Amino acid sequence: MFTAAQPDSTPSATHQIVTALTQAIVTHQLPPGTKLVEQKIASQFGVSRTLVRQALFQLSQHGLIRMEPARGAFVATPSADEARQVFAVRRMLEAEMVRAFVRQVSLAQIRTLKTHVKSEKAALGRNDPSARAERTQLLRDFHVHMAELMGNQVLAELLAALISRCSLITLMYQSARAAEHSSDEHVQIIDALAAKDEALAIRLMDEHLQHVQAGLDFASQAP
Amino acid sequence: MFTAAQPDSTPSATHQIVTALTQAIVTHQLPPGTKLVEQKIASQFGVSRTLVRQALFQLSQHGLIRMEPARGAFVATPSADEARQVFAVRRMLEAEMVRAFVRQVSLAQIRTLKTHVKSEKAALGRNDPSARAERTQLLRDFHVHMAELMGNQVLAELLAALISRCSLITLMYQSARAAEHSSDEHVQIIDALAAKDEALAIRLMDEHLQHVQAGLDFASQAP
DNA sequence: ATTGGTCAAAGTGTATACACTTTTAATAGA
DNA sequence: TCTATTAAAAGTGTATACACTTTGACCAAT
Repeated sequence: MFTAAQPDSTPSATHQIVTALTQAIVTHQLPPGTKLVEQKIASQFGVSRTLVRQALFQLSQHGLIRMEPARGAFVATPSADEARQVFAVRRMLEAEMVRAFVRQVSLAQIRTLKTHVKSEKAALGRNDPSARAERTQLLRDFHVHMAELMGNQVLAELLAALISRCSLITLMYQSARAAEHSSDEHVQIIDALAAKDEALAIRLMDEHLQHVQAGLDFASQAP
Repeated sequence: MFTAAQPDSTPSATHQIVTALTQAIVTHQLPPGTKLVEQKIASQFGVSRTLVRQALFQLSQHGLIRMEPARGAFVATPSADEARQVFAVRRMLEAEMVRAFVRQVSLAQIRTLKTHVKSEKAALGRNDPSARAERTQLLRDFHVHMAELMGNQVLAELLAALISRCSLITLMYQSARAAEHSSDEHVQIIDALAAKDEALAIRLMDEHLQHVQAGLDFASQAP
């Protein structure tokens, strides 16, 4: 875990709550539809409702929860249509990210990504509940790290939020264990990047995301 | 003003404050660096600090203001590097949006966009302060409308936030009146879309955004 | 004149209070 | 037994209170 002093990132109580809840949501510790009662969360974190509300607000902006006036906050239950939109945006963004990445790729970057995939492989072996959470995070961070390696923090943050949303969707609609060989696909993408093969890299990334999306079964849930 | 019952958009007090402050920021009514004192804003809107804080939080997430712990909120003063990042993300997203748009373009959509550009032209004539605000909004909405016409609300919202951020940057670093012929470029883009010329449309959109960015003079501001 | 220090004013961060809404449960009537 | 009514409980939305931090001004000492 990186706790190294980042310039702007707030390690505030609110931020901690956001992180914890995000984690809980994308790992289905809090399944879609779950009501999030402010006071309960507040007690759990040992703070007042004020901070919890700030966190919930933030999460609703990320599309991970939905807030109904006077009724409360619920873990989001994205419709099939919303899922389509989110994935479409993600594929747009990542296609162009890969394009830009190839054009400025360095050996150091490739090495960093390869190291990351090693962590993925390591976490892939185990299957305890905490490993599943870690895995989700690692698979996301592969994409986020690409953005960071390009020196684009704005992109990194946007992607992180977007991918969290995808994770929620994935777990919600997963027909099987879905994105099993994601890690293998990451390896292929790295190879294409290293070879500076723009077209191939873009194609592989797009297919990768299509695979993630294809693992979903929108018929299984009623809107 | 539209108060028509929109399905999800919150017409809450908080949301109104966000909208008003966004408008004020992107039109330089509140210039970069301005301190935003919570109590003053609260009085101005006739609410308590609670709601203002929620709004400020939201704005900080959009990158329009920066909140310093215990010091307060300030209108953001994006560095040249951050500006580069924001514009890069925007260009990525819009390039792919245009690509997807061409592949499903209909006559009705083209007509809608043409109507929009007419509004742009109308607002371009006048130069009163309120017209400047309207113009900024219209130029942004051209892009947002494309997303909406594709039926992708997620993309539309993301883009709206991103473009607001670009507007702040544009106005902050504008060397001259910068994006003067934006509206003309919009017309060209529409023509390419109507002709279903994917490559041309993408190129025009990218050049359009490059022009917006090129109007900036990063040397004029010390970071 | 300039630096350093102290103190009040202003402002932020969090908790709490309270009004209003929704939910739940219980009771009465058919 | 089932439905309708209504009162209590739970929960949300906003305002206020209060502690702590920063800011700014004044004064003393060099």
